[in-house]
Parts: sequence; C-alpha cells; structure tokens
Amino acid sequence: MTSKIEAQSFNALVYEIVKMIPCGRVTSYGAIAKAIGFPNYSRRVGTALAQCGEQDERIPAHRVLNSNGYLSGAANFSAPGQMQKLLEQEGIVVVKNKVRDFKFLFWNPIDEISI
DNA sequence: GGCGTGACTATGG
DNA sequence: ACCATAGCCACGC
Repeated sequence: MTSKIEAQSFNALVYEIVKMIPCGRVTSYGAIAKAIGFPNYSRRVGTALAQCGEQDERIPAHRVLNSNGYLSGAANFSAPGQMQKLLEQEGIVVVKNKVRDFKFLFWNPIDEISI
C-alpha cells in the first residue's frame, strides 16, 4: 500500500503553516515538512512554494529558508533580490544570501501546533 | 523503468 | 567555512 498524499492537499497544508509564520521570523522547509507529518518531504515543500507564486501576498514564502538560513529560493521570485528585499522590510538582515541570527529568528511550527 | 532535475537535509572530510 | 556524498520524493522525458 502507498501512504502517499494528494499534491493538492499537501500544498494546502504547507500554505497553512507558512501563513502562520510571524512577521520578522523565519523557518525552514524541513521544519514545515515535519510539522505536517511528512519529515522526508522537504523537497516537496519547496516545490509547493514554487507553485504558489510569491505575488500572492497571503503566503509569505520569503520567510522560508533552507536549514542553514540561506535564501535558496531567491531565484524563483519575480525579480532578483526580491526575496531579500521582503525580508529586510521586516527588519531581517541578510548577508551573502544568508539570514543573520537565523537560529535566533527561527520559528518552529511544531511549537505552535502542539499547544 | 531509467535518468536528470529541483525553493531539501544530514553527515563527513 | 567549503565541498562531496548519500538519502529523500515527485515530475518530465
């Protein structure tokens, strides 16, 4: 038996989490994957965000980084530097394509869900 | 089914 | 800190 999940449902779950990320905070693909119960689906989280389109302001996709705090999705935004710009507008400092104080700014979705 | 690719992650040198 | 490797899953050809 396959315990797969419809891409549509998976994407919806991802967007749910991303919308919860507070302004000025960030999280990672892997953390989101774990939060929705698919710890090995980090790549698919990225795929989901690539499909949502960053012009959709309801989904703050710029707050999602890789596990090292790098802006690995920057190239997917409409304009070069757009992701960094959005982060800086929230007071987040980006150096060399990486968020400074990533560990400190990290927001873990699981901490919010398991209340 | 193989193979390359992608907004990933963990680990080791 | 940088690079390579391996594991991971969906998609398209």
